Amino acid sequence: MTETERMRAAEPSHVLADSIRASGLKVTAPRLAVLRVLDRAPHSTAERLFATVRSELPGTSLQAVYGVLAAFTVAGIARKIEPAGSPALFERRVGDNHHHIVCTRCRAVQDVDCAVGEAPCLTPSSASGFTVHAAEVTYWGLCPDCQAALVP
Amino acid sequence: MTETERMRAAEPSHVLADSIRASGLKVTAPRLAVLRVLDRAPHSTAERLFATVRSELPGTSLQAVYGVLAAFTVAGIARKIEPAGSPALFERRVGDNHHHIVCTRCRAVQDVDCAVGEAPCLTPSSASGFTVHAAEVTYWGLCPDCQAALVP
DNA sequence: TTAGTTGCAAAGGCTTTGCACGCGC
DNA sequence: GCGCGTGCAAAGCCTTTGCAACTAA
Repeated sequence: MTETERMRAAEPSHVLADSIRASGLKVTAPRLAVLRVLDRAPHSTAERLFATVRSELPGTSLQAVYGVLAAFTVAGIARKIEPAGSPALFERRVGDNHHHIVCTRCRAVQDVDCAVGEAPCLTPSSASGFTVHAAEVTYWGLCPDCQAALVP
Repeated sequence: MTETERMRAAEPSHVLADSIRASGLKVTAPRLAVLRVLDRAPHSTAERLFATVRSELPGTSLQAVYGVLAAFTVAGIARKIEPAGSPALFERRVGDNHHHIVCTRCRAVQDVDCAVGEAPCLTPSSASGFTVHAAEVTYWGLCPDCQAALVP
């Protein structure tokens, strides 16, 4: 996986603005700020994003962040992840169907490529009349740090 | 799959009691009631279980139901399902690794056998240092009723 | 202009917690 | 009798909602 891509500098504002505009949303300062922060820190909670956004744009409220995230999610430029037992996390949508692995101890989250080739999960062996539109896979385990911490 | 097993009459109390005892928990009236109701109505919310339990055992409190369910979950005789955006559901644990399909419209939940043979999900293509202990697959779609309701 | 957004405040749903009484073992 | 479970009440967390002021297009 391209480390360079991962370490890329933050996207310039006009690119972010274009993403927002392209999805049919108005470009506002809070939206730019949220998208920028989300770009730098994926898998963040609303509260966490709010903290950082507020430091860049002091007037912003937590509810505004929730509103922005909801709009992004509907518009398809962000994705909401809701691991059982944790507050919701958000990430910029990458289009690919990847899943997530959650550390049961520290709640760290990491992207995981789909185990099987395409969208394997989309064809459950027996859907008994249901129409399947999406499949979501969550892996549970221990991150490297917590593994180390538990074997002292 | 054995339809007969699925249509079996409710398990007699002493069998339920044995399940509870076998898992190292004390047998109490609320626990028996919750387990019995859970047996008859899987994929129920705490609130829903509470309603039915209360009708059989009027003194029971909602918090007690939550307590019982938490104990069952830890003891391994019940399983907690937390579909994003819905209250938690509970089911008696069947040991097999099956997953769930959730109707995005009416929130109905149904069991689905694992798409792949064994525990496919347990070997994500790249766990990057994580130790995977469990995998949870949630399918999203429309149940037969809601499909019909949307094509009038 | 005008529809879409934000700020502020408050409420809401679901779940957990604290403490005293009571019951299973 | 001992200790786990329960009832009751209250708080907690995360999130959504309502309404007025504002601003991007």
